[in-house]
Formats: sequence, C-alpha cells, structure tokens
Amino acid sequence: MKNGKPSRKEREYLRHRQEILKVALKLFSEKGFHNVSMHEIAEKSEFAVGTLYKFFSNKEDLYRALMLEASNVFHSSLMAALATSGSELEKIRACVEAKIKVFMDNLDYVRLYMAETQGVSFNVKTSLDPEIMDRYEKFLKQLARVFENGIKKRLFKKFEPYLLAVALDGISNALLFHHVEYPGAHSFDADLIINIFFQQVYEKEDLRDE
Amino acid sequence: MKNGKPSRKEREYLRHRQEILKVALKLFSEKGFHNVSMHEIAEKSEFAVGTLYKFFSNKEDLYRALMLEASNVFHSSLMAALATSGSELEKIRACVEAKIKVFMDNLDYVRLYMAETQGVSFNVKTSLDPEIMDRYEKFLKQLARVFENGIKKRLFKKFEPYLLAVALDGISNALLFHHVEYPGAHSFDADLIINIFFQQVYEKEDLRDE
DNA sequence: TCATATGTTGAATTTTAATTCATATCATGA
DNA sequence: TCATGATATGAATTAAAATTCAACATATGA
Repeated sequence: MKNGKPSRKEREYLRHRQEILKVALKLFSEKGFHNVSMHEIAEKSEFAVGTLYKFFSNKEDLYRALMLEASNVFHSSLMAALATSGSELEKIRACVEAKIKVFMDNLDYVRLYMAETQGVSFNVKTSLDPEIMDRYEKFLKQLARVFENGIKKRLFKKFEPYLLAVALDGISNALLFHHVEYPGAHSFDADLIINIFFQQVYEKEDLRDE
Repeated sequence: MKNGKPSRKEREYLRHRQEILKVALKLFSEKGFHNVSMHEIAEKSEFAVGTLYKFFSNKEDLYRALMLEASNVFHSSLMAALATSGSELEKIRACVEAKIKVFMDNLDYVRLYMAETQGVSFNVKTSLDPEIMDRYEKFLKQLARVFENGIKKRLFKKFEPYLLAVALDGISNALLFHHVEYPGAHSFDADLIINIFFQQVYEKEDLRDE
C-alpha cells in the first residue's frame, strides 16, 4: 500500500515511542519515578520490556525524555506570552493566563515539571538536567526584565525585579497547586492572581512615592 | 554511678534513636529517600543494620518519624506566631518572620517538609501521612481566619481569605526556596515579603473602595 | 560469680526491579 | 516463495537493597 513517503518506518517508530511516553507520563505522574517499574510501563503500553530498551537506553533516559517534553511545552508557552505586545502589565497578565492554561491542559505534566522547578528536584536521582533548570532560570529572568521595564516606566513600585518574578511565580504555583488538589474548593482565575499580586504592586497614579 | 532517675535506659534509648534520626535526616535531605540505603544510615550512625530495625520497623517508618518531627517543628512555630497578640497585620508579620526563622534554622528539614506541603508529595511512596497534610491544612485555615478578621475590620481588601493564605504562603515559599538555592543572589528578609504582598493588600485608609 | 535480660551485630536471605540477549516474528523485495 | 534485515519478545540474568535472625556482648542484680 501507499508509496514512498518521506518516511513511514519512521512515523511508525515515532508513534510507538510516543505511545510509550504517554503511558510512562501517566504512570510517573501518578506514582513517581521510583514507584513505577519498566515492567509496568511495558505492560500498560502493550510492548515487551525489551522493546522499551530499543527506544530508551534506560529508565532514567525515558524519564529525562518526558521532562524535556514537559519543559518544552511549558517554556515555549510562557515565553510566547511574555513576548506579547502591549504594556508590561499586559505582558504579565498574558503570562499568568498562559500559565493557567498550560497548567490545566497538561495536568499530567504538571507534577513532573513542578518537581523540577519548584523547590529544586528532590528525590529523583541526582537532580536531573541542568538544561531544564537553565530554561526555568531564563524564564524568570525574562519575567524579571518585564518587571524592570515596568519599574523604569513608573508603572510598578521599586522592588528587586527578579524577586518580583520569583514572588509572582510563587503565588501562581501555590494557587494552581491548591486548585488542582482541591478543585472547586475556592473558585479561582487569572484575574485573582493579577489582582492579589498586582492591582497592588501596580502603583496607583495618584500614589507614586518616588 | 548516678542513682535511679525516672529513667535511664530510656534516656539511652532515646539518645540512640535521636542519633539515628539525625544521620538519616542529613542523608535523606541530601540525597532523597530512595537514594539512601539502610546500610548507609547504619554505617554513618555507627550502628549495625539490624539495630536500626530495633528502633524503626522499616525504612519507611524511619522516614515517617522524621517527617513527623519536621512537621512538629514547623507547625508549632507557625501556629505560635499566629497566636501573637496584636493587629491582624502584626500577626501575619510575626508569622512570616517565624517562617523565615524556622526555615533558616532547619534547612535539613526544609527539603523533607516542603516535599510534603508544596506540590503534594511527589515521589515518596503513596503520599505519606495524612496527619501532616491535616496539620498544614489547619495552619492555612488559621492564617485564613486572620485574613478574614482583617477584612472584617476593613484592614484588608476583600479577597477570599483562604486564597490569600495560600498566596502568602506561596510567595514566602518561593522566595525562601530561591534564597536557599542561590544564597546571596538577592538580599531578602521578612519585610520584603510583607511589602510585596502586603503593603498592597493592606488597604490604604484613603482608598477604601467598599 | 553466674544467670538472665536487654541490646547489638552483620552475614545470609529475600525481595524487587533493571537490564540483557538468544530467539521469534514480521515486512520487504528478489 | 524465500532470504534478509529490521523489530519485538520475555524468560533469564544481574544488581541493589531491604529485612531477618542466630549468635554475641554487656549490664544487672541475685
């Protein structure tokens, strides 16, 4: 059937790889790296253990691949949001909205990704990829730059921009975590974050103190 | 030597137990639960493996005991701070100060404790003690109550108190984590948290909008 | 001093899970 | 149809820890 497309074997290969990753993501995010065995992944993905090793050189490599994907999804989405045109406040609002969206759209990834960015990587092996840390760092720096510009323009009060970035990220994460753990306990949206954090840090025109 | 104190064997027992816990805390906090073996704990604490099992029925039990201790230290300190007399703002300031202090005084515990409260408990077995979760929950509720009172007295703007509690906690954790990971990168103290979060949520007398 | 209880030891056992690899299956094209 | 290379298989191997327990040490007090 079909003729010589650019690939074919390759697409098959990719599909299989994807399938394995999907199952592994589900399992890792539910039970954590150490509480999932290769046999379990094999079983759930309907491949043999040996086959897994054709796709990933070992368990850690498989995990790393997942983290990388997660990092891609989150990072690109957040960076894109920060690049929005508009005022500094608008950029940041876009960023918070994007964060809530990727968060909700990728709940399985959330647990993996958060274990890396939040509070360093605890348990999992020797803190994985510095690559991922770097990216997170880059995001925070970019966010800090937005704050910095906002401060220069006298839109925001004078706080160390990087710390503002850390703080905003902290609030967002905390609220998102809470929401994921107790959905529906307290309604919650992007505006709330913006309001709690911002309405305030955002300096009212008639109160500039500098 | 010495005569019949209320105990003696018991104090000896406790001392030994304490010694084991101390070593385990150090190791777990450095390398994570799964990357520390009972043999390593035995070696470092200068007991035999078998002896460890006289004190703790298994590895998980040992870990659990540590978490409980950590929880005690943190929880009692934070609750005490919230019970301070004074205005709502003062209570909350006391709480943030207490948090920074216990945090700094117990860096080894921090990693263990945070893995539990922040972002649920990832990796380690089936999310440990609900007891610990309960306590954390209690703390947040108490903090929320303070916010609630502050709102009633028109000291703070009207936000869902529980979410304010989550948010404040989130900011504090994020900044503390950052500080622990990159000490000296950006100076940082209780006032900063209070200012970023509060100066603002705290409603200026001349701006009440309700 | 000796018998008993209490605490300690670490080699041996058991468990658990990662990783390998000889064998089987399948797809392709001669 | 058959030969060949590419893939997939899963029982067998290996590795790493957790846990046990019979033997040893030490303290107590009769």
